[in-house]
Amino acid sequence: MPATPETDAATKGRGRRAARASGDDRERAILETAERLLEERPLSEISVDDLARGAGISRPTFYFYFPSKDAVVLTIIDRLVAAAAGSREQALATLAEGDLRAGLRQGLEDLYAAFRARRAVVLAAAELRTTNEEARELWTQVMEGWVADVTAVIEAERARGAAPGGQPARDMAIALVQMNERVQYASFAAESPSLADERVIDVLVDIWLRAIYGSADPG
Amino acid sequence: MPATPETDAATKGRGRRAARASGDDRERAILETAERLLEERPLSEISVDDLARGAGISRPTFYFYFPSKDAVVLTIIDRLVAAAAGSREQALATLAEGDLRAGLRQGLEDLYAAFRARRAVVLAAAELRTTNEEARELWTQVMEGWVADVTAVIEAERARGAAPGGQPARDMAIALVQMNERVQYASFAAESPSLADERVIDVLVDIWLRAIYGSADPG
DNA sequence: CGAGTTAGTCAACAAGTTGTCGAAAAGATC
DNA sequence: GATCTTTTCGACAACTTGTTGACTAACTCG
Repeated sequence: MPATPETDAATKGRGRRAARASGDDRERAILETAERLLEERPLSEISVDDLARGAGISRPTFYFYFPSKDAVVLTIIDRLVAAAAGSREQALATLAEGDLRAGLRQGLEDLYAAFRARRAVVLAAAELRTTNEEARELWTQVMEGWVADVTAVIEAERARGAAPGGQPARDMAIALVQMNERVQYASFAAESPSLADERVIDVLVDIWLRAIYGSADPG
Repeated sequence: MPATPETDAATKGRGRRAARASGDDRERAILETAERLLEERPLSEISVDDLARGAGISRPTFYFYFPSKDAVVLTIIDRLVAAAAGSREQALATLAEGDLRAGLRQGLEDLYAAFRARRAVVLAAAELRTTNEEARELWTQVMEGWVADVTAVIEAERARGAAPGGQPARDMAIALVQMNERVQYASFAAESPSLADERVIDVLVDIWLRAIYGSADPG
């Protein structure tokens, strides 16, 4: 049973000091403003003042609700990650049913869809990761969870003789999961080069299957 | 003949306004200070003042030599990229000799070594990429160059019947090159999860070969 | 109801950053 | 040594972030 990211623990203490009353509205307004602004411009070009004004409060009042701009984004990321954890559960269930090819595709597809639906947040998360230790830790937990799952799958396939041996399963899992992260990010950001939206899953699934089941013999 | 990144054009106008005299020393001092400081802490925690003081000049004088902190880092990245272009030439030559397996491994190894030797710069480049358009463009050129090379190799192997068909060669190339970028970055940053230094090449080569030569049939 | 705690608000401040301007110092040139 | 160009930096303006202290609205319990 691989670990689920501890979104509860991570959330603790991120928001307002105490909580009650109509202040919930303000908190929500700040979060919504952040998401809205992130669709228009990168995190680095959004100031605390922008967030405060967007939520109809002054800057000092903002600090009553959140300790920093980063904390707002971290809260948003937490929620996205928690939502994505849902698709993971489902993918593992499908996988347990036996058809790995279909299960794998389904899993990657669901995850891609979940993140794609909130591109702006994913992009902000990547940006935050470069400067914010807490964001790095959160992402580490997410990645470790996926790597653990994939490692287990690869080992199971090898054990039942369906997949040939090769590099250590965990090493393969790390590279594959990181490939997905990078390819999907590039696609969200519409970098160049990047895979077209509707090609992403086909290409990733193909490489995964070949990496897991194929041999490395040039003809 | 795939494109080489235009490091010459990109460098233009990045440094000082005019150029001559002993000001070269100062310029070098700034660049060296930047590289030195980047080994100790991330780019976001280095100020123009740090750079100036490190080079023994005042902050306004810094602006005589470079228009911004970003410009300094961009110059450093330019040089690293130009150096890395060397290994690429060599890899293509080895590849042309025929033994793709060895050539591929050699190419990935050389590139990895070139970047690994200046981890701090690579990490700074990644950080800068999230906020600086020019850095993104520079990296785009580098990536497009590699993708073009790899696409050509895959197509050649398919044409001579050594590799089976599958996803479009360019799509495969994009995913593989982006995988390498991400895996290597994680290793440099000692993220968790990440591949241990001495495992990186083995794992990447294995996945590349399976992706290029393998089929996607689960047993 | 009314004194007291609590939640919510913000003007004003402190400290840090970036980038610019204009005047002065240092060097080269004739 | 008068003149032009390069180099240098003190002082300033603009913009951040985060804090403090005082003020208001509301609730609460005797």
